[in-house]
Amino acid sequence: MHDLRWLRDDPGAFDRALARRGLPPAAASILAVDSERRALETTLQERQAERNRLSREIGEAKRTGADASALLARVAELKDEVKAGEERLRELQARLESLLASHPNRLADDVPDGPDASANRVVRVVGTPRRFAFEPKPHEVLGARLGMSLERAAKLSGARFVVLSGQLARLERALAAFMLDLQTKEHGYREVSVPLLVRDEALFGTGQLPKFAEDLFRVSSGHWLIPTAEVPLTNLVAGEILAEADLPLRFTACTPCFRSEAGAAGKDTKGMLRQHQFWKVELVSVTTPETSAAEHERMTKCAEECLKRLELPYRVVLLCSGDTGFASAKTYDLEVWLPGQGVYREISSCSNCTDFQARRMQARYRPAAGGSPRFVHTLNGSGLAVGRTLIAVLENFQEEDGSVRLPGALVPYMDGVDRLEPED
RNA sequence: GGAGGGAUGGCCGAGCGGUCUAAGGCGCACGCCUGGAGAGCGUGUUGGGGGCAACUCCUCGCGGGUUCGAAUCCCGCUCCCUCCGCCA
Repeated sequence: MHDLRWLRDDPGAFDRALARRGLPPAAASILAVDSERRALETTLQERQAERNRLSREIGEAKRTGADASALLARVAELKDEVKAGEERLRELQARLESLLASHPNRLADDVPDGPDASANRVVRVVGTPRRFAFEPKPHEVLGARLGMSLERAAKLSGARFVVLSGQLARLERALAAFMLDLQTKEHGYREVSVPLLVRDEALFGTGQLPKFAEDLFRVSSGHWLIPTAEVPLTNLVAGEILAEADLPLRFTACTPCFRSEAGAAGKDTKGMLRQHQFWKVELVSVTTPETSAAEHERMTKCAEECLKRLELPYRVVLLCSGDTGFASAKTYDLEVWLPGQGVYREISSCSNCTDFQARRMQARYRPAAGGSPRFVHTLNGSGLAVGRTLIAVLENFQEEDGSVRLPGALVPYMDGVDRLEPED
């Protein structure tokens, strides 16, 4: 959702922002609807004022017992005109809102331009990939001997699901608990347990609807399964006017995430890298406009801390214009090193959505200095994707015999177990 | 799922066809008072639009309707509460 006033003041900037995303200009067509709306509103308003005045006079006449028939006749003429005008105004308003809602967020100035992921910029590389004395195996090979079954998952649910059992099920839970503890105890995030089924409005608020319905699962009641806890966590402030003193709000939740990913067919078909269902610890911040950029850096650091403590090598990537998501103004991806694949893979995505989502969900705050409510800024990041973290642990800490040594940070969460052993 | 009751400004709450430009209270802001703070007193305080402006329109959960005129009456929807049913 965009600020109409900004668009009016500088339509060229709006179109340039679209161009950075590889989209055709749209300012002129939006402004055409806007000026039609404003012209109509001005004339309609005169009729409404007239009607209100006459109605007051009728009330006065009735009270004093005077003859009101002349007034009634005049107001009767206005009635249809006002009604038609109101109807037309509603249509224009709806069209305008849907136009404003269908364009992606404006990118931050420091986002590099580029058509796709190839133009993303590596910001920093942290940790050194381990030197293996043997050929490191991919996680699906390691997992097969540790309690991971894609075959059994297929029996239950089809492709792109996984069954983890025994020590791997336990490891998944340990990772989630470790991440939640880190974010709540050390980084000040408030843990929230949220619904996994949400209504249309929530998904509109964060920007998944109406454009990306095909990426989502929908159930027979009409609810949608959340694709990320960003949706319920961010919508927590929908429709509210917060006090500036309450900001920033920082929320975290560990939830399953459900993605139909229709467009991903054929990619990452091996193992559990790309699933219809996976656990993720999500971070969401709600801030003032002045502090969101700093909060974005902070949030990214909070997510990175997980990787550091798990001793996993990673790099931070600033997404380019063509790779940045619909609602985001600026996104850092955290990519973890996967020796089994020999690549860095996304394990977290931290986005500053500025006021884009706040406008869609009418989330505002009252400035401490006084004045009208302003839209908050919203940010979200993974802290981290649990399934992919599990993959990263298996691949980075594997031994030649198929066992996996566990990073020290996880041992307390595993009841002292510091090694996964093949079960065969 | 069934039957009732409800939704009013940042919060609580009155209001049941025109005087609502929404009582009253709380909170908040500013001022007076005070050595300072508190109490007290006074003033202000829903939000969103249009218009160069004067000014004006919309906004009482959301959407329709009735009426010259709707917070108030009618219909639909959403959510909350109570009871019943079902249920981990």
